Parts: sequence; structure tokens; C-alpha cells
Amino acid sequence: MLEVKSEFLNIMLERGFFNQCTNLEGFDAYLHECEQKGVPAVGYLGSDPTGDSLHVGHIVPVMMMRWFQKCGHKPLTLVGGATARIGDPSGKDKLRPFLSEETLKHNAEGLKKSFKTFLDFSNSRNGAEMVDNWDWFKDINYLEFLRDIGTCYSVNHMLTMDSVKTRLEREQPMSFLEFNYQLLQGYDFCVLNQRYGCRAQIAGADQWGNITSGTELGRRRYNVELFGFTSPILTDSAGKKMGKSEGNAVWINEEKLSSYDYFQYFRNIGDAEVAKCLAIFTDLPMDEVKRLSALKDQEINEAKKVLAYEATKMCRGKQAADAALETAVKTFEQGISGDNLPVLNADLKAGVSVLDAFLQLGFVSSKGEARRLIKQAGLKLNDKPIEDENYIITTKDVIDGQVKLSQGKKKHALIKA
RNA sequence: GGAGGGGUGGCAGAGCGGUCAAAUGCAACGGACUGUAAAUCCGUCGACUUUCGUCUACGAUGGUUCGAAUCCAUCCCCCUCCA
Repeated sequence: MLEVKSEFLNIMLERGFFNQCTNLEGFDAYLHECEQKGVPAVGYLGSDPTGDSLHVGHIVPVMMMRWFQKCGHKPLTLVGGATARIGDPSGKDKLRPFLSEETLKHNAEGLKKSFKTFLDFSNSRNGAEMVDNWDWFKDINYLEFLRDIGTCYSVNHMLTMDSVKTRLEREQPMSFLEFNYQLLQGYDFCVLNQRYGCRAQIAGADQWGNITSGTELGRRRYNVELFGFTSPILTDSAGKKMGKSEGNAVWINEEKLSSYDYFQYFRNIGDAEVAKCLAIFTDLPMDEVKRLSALKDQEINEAKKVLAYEATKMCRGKQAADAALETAVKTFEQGISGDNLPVLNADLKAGVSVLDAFLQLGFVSSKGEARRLIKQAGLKLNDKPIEDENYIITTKDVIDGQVKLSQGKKKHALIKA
């Protein structure tokens, strides 16, 4: 393993956050010096408000920031009000649809909320701060920008950037607008350097090109050394990006995903992912992580439970984590219905058809799908497969004050009498 | 501006006048096996009704046809080469 002196990088290396760094030795020396002197280093993490919440795929760098702050350093979270109007071409085949002002504003609020659950935004010396690049881009003069910044970029080099190159190779269109993205993100880094003394940018590995854009610009135009540090992009055993559950993103903000579902996402993680997830998504000491990661076969479920609980606790709070755990244990281990399951409001006296009930729950997207699942014995009423697709649920189906509806083995909901 | 190629279901990618709700693959979902895992196997995968059937869908709008994703016209968008 690499030898580093700074507390922050030691943690990064130990917990598996390290993917690539523009100058690991230099970054380490800088951090170490700050740590020795008790002066916070300043680093930033950017995110464009193209959605109104972060999801688990985003929080790897957020967790890095969390540790960064714990080591006494100051995190800046940049919301890309300006860059969202351009659209980062990294990993994309198409131009992003333009977002309205209201949407951008709404999304920015959502992102801020996501950040706040992981970082301390108090007024302390290394309290996190939120910045928006719209502030410095909205009044920028095009000619000045071109002369000032544009001269530092060679198109030859820009064309070799992954985000550009792959698009061209795949013969997908790339607009000039998107082509400019890297300049903007590069400029962000330099602005933050000038305004806040920020010298580090932390992000996921897909941002490498945009990061080096900033470090290069810093060197050429402002004569400062900036550091870029990336995390690996987490993938599951099939090599797909993590963060999707049933085709939907696993959102951080609770109004987008219930805490129970958040818990279940981690509870259902693949065996191969448990060790790295424990290190990355929880605060548990590494001794404990290692102990849990060593568990095999059935025992690994213990590790998954801890992972799910800890991850939920961090993101949603202890109360939510306790409730989710309790519901999961009741539902899966004891076969009784936990209280935290989704509840469907329905008038049992009048009766509800099973088709409508599942449709309203959102477990199926059409009646046809519900019928199909019934034929496949995939829908259950009080744990018994539904046989008649025209069945009407009424008060006589109530057991212990509720009716339990299930789709497959994992999705459950209740109708309270 | 000129020449050629192309726009199909979540994605990739066939089809090129009826047998096309549209092959195939991936993804997704259900079942079996298990450990609320992975792998594997089986099944499903537009909507409404489920028996027949009806409706919406192959860039957009018109047209030719008994009948079009498939032919024609106009328009929009993309790619490649030339200027």
C-alpha cells in the first residue's frame, strides 16, 4: 500500500475511496501541512442540479467530503446552476433537455438538502459552504472569457478528452455548447481557488477529464497547483453502476424514496459488494468493517443488516433506521407485517378489486401487468397467492386489523381496516 | 450549398406493402432453487378487455392503397464526404 502522511488520505486509501489523483504526493504533503498547522484545507465537490435529489451513486464523493471535514478540512459544495444549463457530456450520448428556471431552482434546493444530511454546514472554522457557479457565470462577458480562458485550451487536447472522444467515435452528435462544458468546470475550480483558497476537487472517476481541465487551467492561467482526487465508480458484479433499485434510482431525499426502501436497497446488496459498501457507506471503524466483511454464506446476512442499518441511519436518521430494521425483521424473518410498510387507503366496506389495489400501490403499472402476475402467482393477499383476478378485497379479508398485499417476495403493503 | 446514409418499443438492433404489437440480444419483472445474495433454469414483458376483440405505437404532417413501420410528398433532426 502507498505510504501517505495525511490523515485524510490514509482514510481514503484504507476505505477504498481512492481511484486516481493528479499528484498524490503533492496532495498528501499539502493536506499533511494543513493538518499539522491546524489550518483547514479547502476542497470542493460539484453537482449539477439536473435532478432534485442525489442518489447513492453520488454519495461516494459526498462521503469523501464527509471524511475530509472530519479531518478538519473545509468542504465547499458547488451546485452547478450555470453548468446545468450546458449539460455535462461525460458518459452521455445526447444533449440534455433544457431545464426551466423553476426546475433548476427546485432541483438546487433538493441538492442542498441532500448535501446537508452528510456534511456539517455550521458556522465553524471548517463548516461546509454552499456555492453556485451561476453567481460567477451569469454576468460573464463572452469575449473576455474567450480571451482569458479560451486561450489556455487547445482544441487538439479537448478532442482527446474521453467525454468528447467517445461521443465522436460513436458518431453521436456533440454540440458546441456541450463541448464548452470542460472550460466551465475548469473555470469553477479556479474561481473557488481565488475566492476560497480551494485547492482540491473531489469527485467520481467519471469527472477526471473535467477535473484535470481545472488543474491545468490553474497551472497555466493562475500559476497555482490544484489537486484532483477521484473515487471509483461503484459497480455491481454485472459491471453496472450501483444505485438503481427496480429500475429507479435510490434517492437520498426521503420524499423521493421511503426509508424502508432505502434500507432494503442495502439489505439486498450482492455478497460481493458488502465489504466495499461497508467501508464506503458507513462510518463504522475499519476493524468492525473487516470483521463483518469476513462473514460468509448465511452469516453474511448479518453484515448486510448492519450495512443497511448504518447506511439508513446516516442518511435518514436513527429513528428511521430503527423503524426500517424492525419492519424488515418482522416482514422477512417473522412473517408478520411490520408497521413501516406502505399503506393503501381503501374503503374495504365497499370493496376494492385486487387489480385496482395493486395498481394504486404502484406495484404494477397496468391492470394487464397485474393479471399477468396473478397468472404467475406473483401477487399475494395475506401471504396466499391470488387466484381470481377479479377478486374483491373486503372486510372479511382483514386479519388483525389489516390486509397484507404482496408482490413477489419483497414488496409488501398494507390496507388498514 | 452539393452528394450519400439514417431516424423503429427502456437501450441495442432486425423488418422494408398484408401472416407486424413488430425478430433477436440486453435490461426489467414473476416463479423454481436459496440466504431478502449470486449463478442457473422456466415464464412474462404497449394499453383496455381477456373469449373474440378494440385502441394507441415504428421522427412529424399529409397522400397513394381494400390494407403501410414498409410506397409517395413536404417538413424536422442526425451522421459521413465534398465546398
